[in-house]
Amino acid sequence: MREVAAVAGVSLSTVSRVVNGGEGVRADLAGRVRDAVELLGYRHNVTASSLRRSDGLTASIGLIFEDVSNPFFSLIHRGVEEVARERGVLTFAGSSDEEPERERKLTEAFGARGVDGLIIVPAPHDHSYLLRDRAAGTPIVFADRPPGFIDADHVVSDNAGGAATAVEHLLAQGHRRIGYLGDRPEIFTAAERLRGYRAALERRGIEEDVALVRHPRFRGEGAYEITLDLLGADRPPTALFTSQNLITIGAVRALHDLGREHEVALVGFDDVVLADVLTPGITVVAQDPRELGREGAALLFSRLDGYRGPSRHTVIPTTLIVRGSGELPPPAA
Amino acid sequence: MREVAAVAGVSLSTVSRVVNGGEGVRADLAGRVRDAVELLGYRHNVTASSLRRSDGLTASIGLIFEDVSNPFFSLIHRGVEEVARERGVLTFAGSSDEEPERERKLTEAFGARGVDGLIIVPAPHDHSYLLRDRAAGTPIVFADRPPGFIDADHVVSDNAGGAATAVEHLLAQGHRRIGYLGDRPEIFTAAERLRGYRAALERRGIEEDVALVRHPRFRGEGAYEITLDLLGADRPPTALFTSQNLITIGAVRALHDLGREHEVALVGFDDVVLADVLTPGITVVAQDPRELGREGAALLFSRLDGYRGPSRHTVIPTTLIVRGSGELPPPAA
DNA sequence: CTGAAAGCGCTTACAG
DNA sequence: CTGAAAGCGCTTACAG
Repeated sequence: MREVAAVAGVSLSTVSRVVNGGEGVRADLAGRVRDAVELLGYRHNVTASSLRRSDGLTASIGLIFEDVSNPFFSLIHRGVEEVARERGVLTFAGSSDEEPERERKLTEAFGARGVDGLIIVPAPHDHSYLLRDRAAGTPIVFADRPPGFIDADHVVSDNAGGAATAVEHLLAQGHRRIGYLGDRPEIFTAAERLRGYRAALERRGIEEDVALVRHPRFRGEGAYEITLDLLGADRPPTALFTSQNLITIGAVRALHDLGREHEVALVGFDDVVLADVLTPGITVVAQDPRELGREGAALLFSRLDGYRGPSRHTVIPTTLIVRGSGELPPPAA
Repeated sequence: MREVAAVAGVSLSTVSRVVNGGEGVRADLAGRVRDAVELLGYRHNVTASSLRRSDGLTASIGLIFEDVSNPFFSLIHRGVEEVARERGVLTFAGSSDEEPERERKLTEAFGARGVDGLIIVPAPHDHSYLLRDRAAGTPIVFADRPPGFIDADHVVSDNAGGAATAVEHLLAQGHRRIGYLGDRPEIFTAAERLRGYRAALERRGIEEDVALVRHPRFRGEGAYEITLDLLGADRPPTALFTSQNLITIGAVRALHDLGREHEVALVGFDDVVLADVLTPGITVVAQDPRELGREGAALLFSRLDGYRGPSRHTVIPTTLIVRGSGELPPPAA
């Protein structure tokens, strides 16, 4: 910058003004500065800039996912990026691997680099350690799940509503014995989906059969085993609601191996690639992770734009996609 | 930091030394500093730190993908992250959407934030504009494809070798008319895979039938149409080599709709979720995107560690995964 | 081993 | 409209 000033024959102040938009600088001086910038290949240093700026903003935000390579999270990432891009804001991303310790380290690393805000897919634990950062002026938004032990802006899918829709769809085909395969309810989304399953049954006056509600220990393989187990039982379910992606895949694999994919109905939560190439196609309740990201970013930027009100909790709707597996009727009995 | 110094009753220099590892500071002073850090909840500001540091490093690197939400790229991202994490280095990520202009903007944005290095999945165009950044000391590594018009470190999959393996596998089943569906050869990976296809045929002394080599305009849909077209022709292929993910899916969908998935052999390039639930399972040549990322990061960090030699070009091997579709024999004819 | 001082690249009152 | 000066939070020779 000093070089630019020298070449343009102006002061540092003037160069700074031009580089930052050029308000109130005479046109000829501004022109000389821009020429010098071009000539010298000057690159503005935003980290030095933000150090001295009154607002201290760095035009970057931090994103923490369970795993950046999980397609669900990478679509959230994309959604955030789309909104951030319009504002010239860059995104840092990191994987917590669902470990509280690592999540904490990432927030510190982001903080030390002066991010303007944080969007976090929280690991299930106490997030009150973030209160200090928030008090220090860094807005924080949680996505996909609410934080533990603190109140904060967050955006989640309509897990309970979507699950209820899935189960009601099966009920409408005449099914009364509907198996539930899902993660343990320690996980927020799993608990919500189980709640939706129960609510749908209850509205129909159907009593829950605890033998039909199962939590595979390992998603893919476990779901495979449990599906075999459920269908081999004395009073098997006539339909399955699989409440997570990999669980859906495991269950579908089991149905195909048994050759019963045309007999046992199935609706999954979350969409799956190739779901429409299989016969029957897999009926699912799809989430909209990109929208989750866009909305999370919107909440964050509204804080950066000065919103000071109470925390907001946005729910993104889900969509039933009918493809065949969920429309199989129960056996004539 | 000033506060910490005041509370601990030492100078700024001493606090800085302790915060940066504490070499050559008396134990009691160091202890007082650490207590003060704890007490005040001091957060080190790495952006201010790097501004003054002799090496000017910020412990962050920039990643540019075509699209962060594409599972292939997000696995590269993950691989890079794994290596970077061990060094306490953070990653910025952005999507170029394959637009040269946007790629350029991202490199500038990263540069303005003082990243220590760049890993780029290049859009196909002239990358000589990056020479200035590299000359300024920012190492750059290209992943998945080499850059245009400049020589630089890069890591790519064995596209030609993998394609040849796929085609040889089909030849070994007795196929002689093998259709090729792939992106236009302007794309580096597509050109390489076509080269592998041709090399395999040539080694068997089979002359290429240009009618069998097709480039769908839109990956999924286009591949679907072209598959119908190819199989309806006078002298149809008995096997297909689909050289890209979405193209594989489109072609498989077409085979299933025609009810000919057990007649026409198919090998795809790149693995596909649920490929083993379909009947027959889809035989593929799989890439290892995570390894692409890990190796790209290794190249970058070796530069940061002082490597000054000529540019290196690493090739990551592919793996044939046999699942059924690629083992179908040609009709007895 | 410790501290006072200079300075990294920039922005921003302030005076002119 | 323009520039000289102070200072953002930190590191690093330098002297002691």
